[in-house]
Amino acid sequence: MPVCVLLEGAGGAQIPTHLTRIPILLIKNSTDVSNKTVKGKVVRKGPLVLLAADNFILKTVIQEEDSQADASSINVVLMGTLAKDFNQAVNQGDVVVASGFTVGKSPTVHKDKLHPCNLLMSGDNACIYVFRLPPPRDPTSPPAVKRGPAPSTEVSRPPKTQKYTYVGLGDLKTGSVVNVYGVVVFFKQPFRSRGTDFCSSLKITDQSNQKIGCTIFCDKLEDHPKIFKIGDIVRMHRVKTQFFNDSITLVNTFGFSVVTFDGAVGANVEPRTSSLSFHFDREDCRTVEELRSWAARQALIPSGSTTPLSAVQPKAYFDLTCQLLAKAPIDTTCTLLRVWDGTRCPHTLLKVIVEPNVMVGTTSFSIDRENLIANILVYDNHVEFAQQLKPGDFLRIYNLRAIPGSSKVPGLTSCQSVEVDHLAFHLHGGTAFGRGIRVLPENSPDIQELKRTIKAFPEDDELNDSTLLEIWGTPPESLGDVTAENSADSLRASERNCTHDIEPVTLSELKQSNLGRVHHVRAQLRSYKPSRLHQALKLYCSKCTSMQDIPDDELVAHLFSEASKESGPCIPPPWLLSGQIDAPKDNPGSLKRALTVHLSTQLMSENRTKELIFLMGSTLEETRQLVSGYQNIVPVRSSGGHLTLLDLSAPFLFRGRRKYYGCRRCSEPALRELCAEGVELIDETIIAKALGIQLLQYVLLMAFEVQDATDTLEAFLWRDAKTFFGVSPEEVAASQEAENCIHQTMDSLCPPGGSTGERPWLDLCLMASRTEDDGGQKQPCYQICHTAFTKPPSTHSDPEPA
DNA sequence: GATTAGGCTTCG
Repeated sequence: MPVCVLLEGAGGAQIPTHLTRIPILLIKNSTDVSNKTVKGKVVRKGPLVLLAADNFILKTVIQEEDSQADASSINVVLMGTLAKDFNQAVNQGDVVVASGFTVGKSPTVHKDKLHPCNLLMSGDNACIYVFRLPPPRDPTSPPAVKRGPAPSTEVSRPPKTQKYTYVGLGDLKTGSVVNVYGVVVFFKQPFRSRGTDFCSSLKITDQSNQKIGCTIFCDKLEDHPKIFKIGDIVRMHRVKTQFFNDSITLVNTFGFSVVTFDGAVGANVEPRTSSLSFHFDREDCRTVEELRSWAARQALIPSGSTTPLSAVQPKAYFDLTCQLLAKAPIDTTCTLLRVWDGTRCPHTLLKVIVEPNVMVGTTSFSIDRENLIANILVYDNHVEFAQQLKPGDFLRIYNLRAIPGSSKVPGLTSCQSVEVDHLAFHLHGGTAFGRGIRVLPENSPDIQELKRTIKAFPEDDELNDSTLLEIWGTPPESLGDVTAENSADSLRASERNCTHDIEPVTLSELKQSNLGRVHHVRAQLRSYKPSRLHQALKLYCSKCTSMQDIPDDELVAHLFSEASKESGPCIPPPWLLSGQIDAPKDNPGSLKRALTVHLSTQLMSENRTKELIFLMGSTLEETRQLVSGYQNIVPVRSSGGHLTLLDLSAPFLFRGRRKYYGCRRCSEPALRELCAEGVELIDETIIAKALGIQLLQYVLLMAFEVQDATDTLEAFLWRDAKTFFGVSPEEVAASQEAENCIHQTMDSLCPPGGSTGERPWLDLCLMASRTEDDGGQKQPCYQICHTAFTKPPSTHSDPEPA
């Protein structure tokens, strides 16, 4: 929501009626502030601070009128575009109403003696309403007085002319410029015209029952009406009437602006617009509500306008509200969108096989998840729009077609083309019947519902099985007869803690079973990879699902030494203060050396100087030694006169014995101020976020070659490595003790030099899935899950399993 | 102050 400027004289009723005001004095941390507002005068307006590209923060203090108590003044922290809009539209002295905020602890209460809480405003729900008296009438002034640079601002107009008049759709005359309200009965999402603009086409109606076609040309997509469904209500300013094909049509003209509202009776009257601020008063609210109830009586809004995947009928056209999980270009005229809505289509859905390297987003999903995913092929003009979409986006796809038994599909494998009983989803080229795609905002009611449905499904594994296979190539061939060794008694060394109620099978049976499910086996460890434990520790990016080795110390030490050589003049950002500390000495006789450190002014003012330092010019060893004195050390360097982070091959953060790395592919590193207000513990997540770093996770990845009397197979231990060893990969990376624990476990499972007969038996839960190797060949992949190592009792022995 | 489109399925 933008900052809304409300004109005095229209009463206080312009603020949505479901919101109620709460006195500032009554605000506590525990207060339920949903649907609450606070009202006060802006007594201090801080500067607009740029945190990152297009991410702003602004602090302001508002004071409840008629109250002088300190605690009736409260700090308000505005984030993102709201901060930017506030900066432009609000002046000190203005009276504002805030809604959609959360309450936090004010970290500055001891300093400023204001209210012990602060209000945090970010996201789509946060909104600031500004009250301002209409300016005195001045006939020479232009019809719209603009505040700030936003071209579509229409804040205040002279008292007589500021009141917009709206022409009913039954009273339109040709050759005039008018303002209108209407209920949308048909619409097309903006599409590229043959000229310079995008074109939106819609038809609206009102109580006159006239249906009026409207055409909107704008070069910016955000200036087009934000229509999500039939029944939405639009308010358009400055459209001209034209006569075409025996009827009046409306086309936008200079100064055009449009605001759209949800058409559902009882829904919030929340304007959808890109305008920074706009006129909206009690009368507008009433007009919207009247149109809503009139439309409801006319049954203009089709019920269930979108169809869930579970209700899709073959051959039908339908609108789908869904979430994008992944996408892949097929060719220049076709893009694949992989979506779900949390419901399962009763028909077999088309499978489209694409190269994993062209897939954007997750490349493979669990079988359970795969069964819920619809593959949508979008063609021609929609490909351009599909390119803008990001996995995770919530979409509405209009006029999608479910085609049964389509046999000619790009990327389809031959075995599938003969399958007739499946549904393909096509978004054909063109815009007929409103065909198109729209990204819906996360706070829209339909998306809230979708999210609830989706939440019922467990998260999918983040690492796909292909990655596991890539790391060690193809699983080994069967290693022949091992029955002789299996006759010896052995110890039991692991137990399953899963809830699957299934009988154990032999490895040979397992290999013949269906993929995509779990199996229980009893087997011995024949060998494992990698033999050197530190090679099993990897860094994993949950965003791009890539895995990499941990850079070795020599490389990192080199990066530190290179960084320390660049010691030219350097300007730290204004939120840092610089100082010097003694470098730890290598040996008692060595010379004293000073290191430059930078501290956040905010943390200094809060006396939290030990919590985070930016350290310059130190060696890797010195940095390691300094971790005892500081909770967080971020190594920095001077580069071109500016302070920057080191190359991401080096840890970006030292935190005790733990080092943290960032993903080179997914990070956008920059030295930015950390917002530590109200943050009790500054940890790696907070620091990574502030620095634009996609934090890499430590993982342990091992391949176990297991065997029983019937066969051998290779199973990966990855996701459940912590369950298996009882220590987390992060601990292993930081502590010798944790590393030893894993050594001991492996030694007891696979004693060096010992015969197979001495090896304990493992009760394993294995997940079998299918994946593809580089050549596109299907490969089974087995993962050890829900299994914990249990130290076998040294004197007890178990009989061979049946 | 030009131009675009002017609903009306479907190659895949």
